[in-house]
Amino acid sequence: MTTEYFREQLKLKGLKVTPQRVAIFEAVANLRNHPTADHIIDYIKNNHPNISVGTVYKVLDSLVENQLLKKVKNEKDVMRYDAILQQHHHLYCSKTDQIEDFVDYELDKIITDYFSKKKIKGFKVKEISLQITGEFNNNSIHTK
Amino acid sequence: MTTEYFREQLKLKGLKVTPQRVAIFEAVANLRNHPTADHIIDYIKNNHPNISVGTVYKVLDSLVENQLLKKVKNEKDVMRYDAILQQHHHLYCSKTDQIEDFVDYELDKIITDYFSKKKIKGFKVKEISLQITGEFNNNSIHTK
DNA sequence: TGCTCAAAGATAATAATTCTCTTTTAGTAA
DNA sequence: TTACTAAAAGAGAATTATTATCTTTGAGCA
Repeated sequence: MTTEYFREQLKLKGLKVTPQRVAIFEAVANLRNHPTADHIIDYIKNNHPNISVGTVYKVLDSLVENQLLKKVKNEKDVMRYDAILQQHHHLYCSKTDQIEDFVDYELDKIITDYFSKKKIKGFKVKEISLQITGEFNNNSIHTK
Repeated sequence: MTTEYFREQLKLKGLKVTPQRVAIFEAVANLRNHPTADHIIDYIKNNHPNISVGTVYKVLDSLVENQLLKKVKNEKDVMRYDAILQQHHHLYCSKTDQIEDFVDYELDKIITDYFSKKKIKGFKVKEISLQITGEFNNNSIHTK
């Protein structure tokens, strides 16, 4: 995914295209495994040694507001971020706190079908995501 | 649910039965809608005006460790606690940040069946919970 | 009834995030 | 191309949730 793509996305949302925004957006997309603000800051410091922590938080918030990123949290630790590319679920490793994306259209269809038949009274469903907790049972590094 | 029940539960886990532990455990069970540590402290201060914040956090941690409580988090705010241990899902209101339990055995069966057929490579599933985001479309207060 | 270790209390420390205020800059229009 | 302006970035203080440390208390048991 090219830098131009990120610039485009920002423009489409009516956001000013600043080097910081591009860098942060790119960082979240490139850093797999749902980086924390801290991970992002580390990563960016290479090219933007003077970036301010406050800026990173502010940019992350505005990217989330504009639905270019998503926040992800498990029960254990701090806020993490995810570049939304498609509907997906999360695998949480209860041992290592690793978070990994899980995409499964067949499953999505089953769940969508289920909720189109069975409504929840007093609640309008917008989005469903599964939190699948368990353990990675090998030591392969699940990065793409 | 009587106080005696909470004392029993603590004993069964080999935890010393202290007034603070009973009060905190009871508070989480009585306070619906997944209280934060702060909610719990407020609630408890009525009967235990001198309880220490550190104690509340320590007790909550040990109750979670002993599987008498669960931690719940959404993308927005601080850690919340849940006294319900039966398998259930959560409805998150994107407007009000309200969290509500959602129990649906039929759905659970569908999902369990699905994952018993289709394995995720390299990952051993322990628990699946749905995060259903949407909006409560009436102003009924969803407490029992 | 007294002993002992775990738990509670008090409060300092830490860490993540937000806020405030100043400076800079992207986008726009002359 | 330059100048203008509002929005964004920078700097660092402030806030908030949570954890850690150390002392005192009390639950469970001999």
